Amino acid sequence: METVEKKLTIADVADYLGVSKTTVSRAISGKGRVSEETRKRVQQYIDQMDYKPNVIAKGLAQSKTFNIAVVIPADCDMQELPFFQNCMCGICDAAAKRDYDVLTVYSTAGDPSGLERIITNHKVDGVVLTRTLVEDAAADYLKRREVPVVAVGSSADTSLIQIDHDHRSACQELTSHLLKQGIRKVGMIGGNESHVVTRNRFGGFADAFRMAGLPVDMSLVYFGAEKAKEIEQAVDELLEKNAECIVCMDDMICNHVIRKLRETDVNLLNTVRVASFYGGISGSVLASQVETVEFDAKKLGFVTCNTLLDIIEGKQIAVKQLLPYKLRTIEQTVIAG
Amino acid sequence: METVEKKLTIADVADYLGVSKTTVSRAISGKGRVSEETRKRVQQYIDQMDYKPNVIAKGLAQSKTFNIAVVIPADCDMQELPFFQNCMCGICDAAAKRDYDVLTVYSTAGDPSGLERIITNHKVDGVVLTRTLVEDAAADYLKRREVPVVAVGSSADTSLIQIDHDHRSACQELTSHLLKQGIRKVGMIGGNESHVVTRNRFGGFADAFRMAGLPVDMSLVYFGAEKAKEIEQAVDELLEKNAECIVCMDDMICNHVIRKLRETDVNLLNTVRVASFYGGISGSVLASQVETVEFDAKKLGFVTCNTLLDIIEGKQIAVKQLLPYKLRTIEQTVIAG
DNA sequence: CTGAAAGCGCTTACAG
DNA sequence: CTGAAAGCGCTTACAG
Repeated sequence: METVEKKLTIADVADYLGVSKTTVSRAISGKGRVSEETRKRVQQYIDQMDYKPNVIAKGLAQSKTFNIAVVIPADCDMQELPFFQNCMCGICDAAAKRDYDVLTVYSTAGDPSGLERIITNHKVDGVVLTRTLVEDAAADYLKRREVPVVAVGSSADTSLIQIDHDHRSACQELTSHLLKQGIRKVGMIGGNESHVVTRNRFGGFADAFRMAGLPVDMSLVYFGAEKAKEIEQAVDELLEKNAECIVCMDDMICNHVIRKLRETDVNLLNTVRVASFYGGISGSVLASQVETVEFDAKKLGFVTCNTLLDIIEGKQIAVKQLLPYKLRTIEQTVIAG
Repeated sequence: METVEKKLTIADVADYLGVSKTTVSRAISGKGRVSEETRKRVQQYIDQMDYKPNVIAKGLAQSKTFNIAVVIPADCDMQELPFFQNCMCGICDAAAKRDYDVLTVYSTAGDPSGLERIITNHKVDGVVLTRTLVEDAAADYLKRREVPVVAVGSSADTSLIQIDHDHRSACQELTSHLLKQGIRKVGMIGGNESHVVTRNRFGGFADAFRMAGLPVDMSLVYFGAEKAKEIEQAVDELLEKNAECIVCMDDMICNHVIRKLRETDVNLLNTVRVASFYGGISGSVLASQVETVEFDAKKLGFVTCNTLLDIIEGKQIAVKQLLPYKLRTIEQTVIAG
């Protein structure tokens, strides 16, 4: 166990090997020609000495930081936490693999000041936005500053590079699966209708009916269910209308629906089927009777981060990417994508 | 709205004002003498031009990064998430106020490789550990590398600087409150007995009895309740022994206890009192019939971060700090600390 | 293939 | 109070 001596620098390495710093730098970075023999000598020595270049100095010379920022909403609620957490894990993984680090910024909707500090302080090379709003102050600011940005999820702002799961296909497959089993009275409860994700999911829901040659019964479709009251109300009405199944647009809605069904009648869960989207909550939370489409938030973060790094490093990338999902039916599991 | 020109540097400022970079640097940092007049001219110009020093360059010159790392357990479960999230928010707040940024590292118990990368890459000036284990590889590594560290929570490792809430006093007050109301058969369900926090809480529990001149009935005390099964088992036994109250050592235990009581008999919650520790879950989740001691995780993060920065900047600090808590009884709220 | 030198944008002894 | 110069640890034209 060595004691911590003063750090080795590139100059020390050069001195020891009797070459110039230039050569050592080139041998390490792989840029510029260096004889194979010299490269080996350098490599061997730095391995042996466990020399690590000072990334800060490297960054200064290249006007880079090898850091990215991730903006997390400070006001996200418990239901969403696992999603952001998993997403964050994926981002950190991807970053570490390419020797970047992740700087976390919490920000509330209206106030991009935390982000501004980081940008003006030259602390990062790019930013991933984990939640984009319709009028996104953060996104606008970054655009103006010409900072590379990638957003997680779907935003209406098409100028923003964004990565998301294929919610539309997912909802279509889930719904088709139900229709194939002869279920016809399919209810749906969704959140804010102006959210892009809500629209995409409903689009998939409608697609499934269209593909089956059936009409969508809009009287069984509820939007704007953002609070317990509204969801319970919707469930009550759906029960009255004898819905055979309720498709929930997110984890929170699903939890409320299940609770409401249980409270109304313990056996209801055996007669009314529930299907839902599952964003990251540990599986055990959802009842085993629920059919789900599962999204891998960690993977989403991973892909998002890699896309951002590609942009930073000047590689060309697609403006919009869709990730696969997993359909988990009650009888079996089908991988789709 | 200005377009993004090439960044202003200290040399530009010096040139424009007809002084040296040295002077500008001093005027900004406040170190070294500068005439009041010069200082004002500099200040005014950089305000007007919105000049921000390049923190990276400053860092290189001072061998600092103005970043800290926060290590978050990658394997934490849903119950703990709000705690870490709130803690993280507090840390970021405190850091931003002092112009530091926060770099997030996810790490699993055995594997400190993510942390090592960051340290060897010279990316941070210090580290806050949000969960310390008995044999903590991360803590050991940092100690060996002589990196400033502060831990959130109580660790058995007394050489580690740590910040925590005063769990012992909190549990004592909570328990005393119950005893004062004439309750005698007080059950307690706690997690892993080897955890310092569990011991502290039990210590407070016992303190309350001692202060009241009463004996602790150890047959009503359960440790090691880490899974649903064990907790339910404990509840069953406590009901059999006619416990009048159940003190839960954490949110997860409390949730299971409440669920179990409800399942056993819907009215049980009115006869058996439940008291618990509340670490960050949104209040509505816990039943209103539960007496709680509440801890402010965000504040904990805030204080922890400030302590770390004090260390980094060479200020002297206390090795162990205890933060206050809030006792929330069913009838009223008492601030304590 | 290799190196001397300038530069990234700041700080800080040292000498006025 | 102020400035010229060296330095933080790397990279990269430019010239051999």
